[in-house]
Amino acid sequence: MIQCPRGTRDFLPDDMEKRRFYENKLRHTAQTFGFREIETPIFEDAELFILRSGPNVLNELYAFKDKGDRELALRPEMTAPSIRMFVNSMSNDPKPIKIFYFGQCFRYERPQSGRYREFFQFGAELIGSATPETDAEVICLAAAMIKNFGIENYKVHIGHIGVLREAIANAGVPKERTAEVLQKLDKKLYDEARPLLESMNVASNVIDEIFTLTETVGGTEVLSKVPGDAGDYLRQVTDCMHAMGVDNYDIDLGVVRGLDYYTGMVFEVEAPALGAEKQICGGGSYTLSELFGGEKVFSTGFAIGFDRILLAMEKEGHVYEPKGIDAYVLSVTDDMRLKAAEIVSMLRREDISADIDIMGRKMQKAMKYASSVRSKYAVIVGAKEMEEESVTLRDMTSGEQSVVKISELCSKIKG
RNA sequence: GCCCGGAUAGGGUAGCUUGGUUAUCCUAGGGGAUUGUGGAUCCCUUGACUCGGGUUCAAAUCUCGGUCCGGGCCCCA
Repeated sequence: MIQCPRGTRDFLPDDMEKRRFYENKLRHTAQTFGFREIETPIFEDAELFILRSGPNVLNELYAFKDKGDRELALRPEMTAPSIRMFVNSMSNDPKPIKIFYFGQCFRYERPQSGRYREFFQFGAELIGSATPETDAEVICLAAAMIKNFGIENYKVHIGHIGVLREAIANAGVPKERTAEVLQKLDKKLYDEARPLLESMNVASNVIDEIFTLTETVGGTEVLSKVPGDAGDYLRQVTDCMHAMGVDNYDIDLGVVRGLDYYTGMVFEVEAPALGAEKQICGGGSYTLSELFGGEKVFSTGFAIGFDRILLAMEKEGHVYEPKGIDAYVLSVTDDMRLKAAEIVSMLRREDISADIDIMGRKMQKAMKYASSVRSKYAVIVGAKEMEEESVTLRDMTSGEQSVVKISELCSKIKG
């Protein structure tokens, strides 16, 4: 037996039905916010992902050479491809540009619950606008998606990486070492951050100020403690979010979101029930387009871990009930089989999902099968009813049944 | 990449400590019975010790390694 490669999964029909249902829910939510779906290649020029990345990123990249010696990589995320697409084909489109995507990504990591090597991300990017309303719109979309999934237990944390970057720069930390410092601060490893900063000749009181900054956590009242314009900016973001009915978040300047390309507002959503891999969503504002040969354009985006958000729902007890088919057509006797075939075909032409026995089973076994495929109705084709161009229609849930003219069968089933 | 735990029919499990007949039970799949009606019952049947090496007269059981899953760390673009 050959099993799935490590960190990948098969999705069975019941899984897929559930996943499609929730994918479409996300799509629908994005569309109600005026975002439009895109799709990019599942592999890209490896350079696209290497351009702005550190060594850790490379370690986890599925990179390979194709037969034409091209350096390619399976996409580890979809923000870079989206911005590449924007630079290549959408840079002259009316701003702002609102796009979303759903698809699998690949990272060579150690799998555990909620973490796979092939995983699915849903994301949105709002390109070409840098206002507080832009950030609010994006956060509200993320919040709406999570809310529409019925998840109760989650936390939105909003931060501003520009504040920290500025404080660190003012403290005299060289630009190329900012990431190193930010990483320690993200983990709140002050014991390690302090000697690191001291080694860069940062004064002790300045270090304390930086630590205080990352410890700035709470409701909108803490915004008064945010230095520079960022406090005002975030207040405008939260005011706008309030107007849009989103209030369940906190301000947390310790949100750093890794070492990446974010420049201003950053946010993340956690579902504590998930354990180690509890982050279900992350995003912020950034500029990337200039790296891919375009003009510098401000964007805000986020990505939701689809597998994790499904897991979070399961942990909260949400169960998806598979839908089943509309009708199963049974012939009472073998001489009715062709008539039954005609009828199932008629139903299908009318866009009714209908099935019929093809294994030569007797009526009773066929009825059992109809039940197992969760058919709403059984259409019983027998000689008696056929004399009046009719069939028996059985409601599989209630068990009630009635004789129905074939000409009225479709409309009866459609209800 | 590091530490730890696990893997027995399609799904869920007993057996493993203390090696020993045909590997337990539930469920599921196929067929049959009740002969124009499913989710009930009965009968027949299909189907598993994760893979490879070692110890032994004998391995599901002890042992080593691989694979995969899970808990934590690293990382999380």
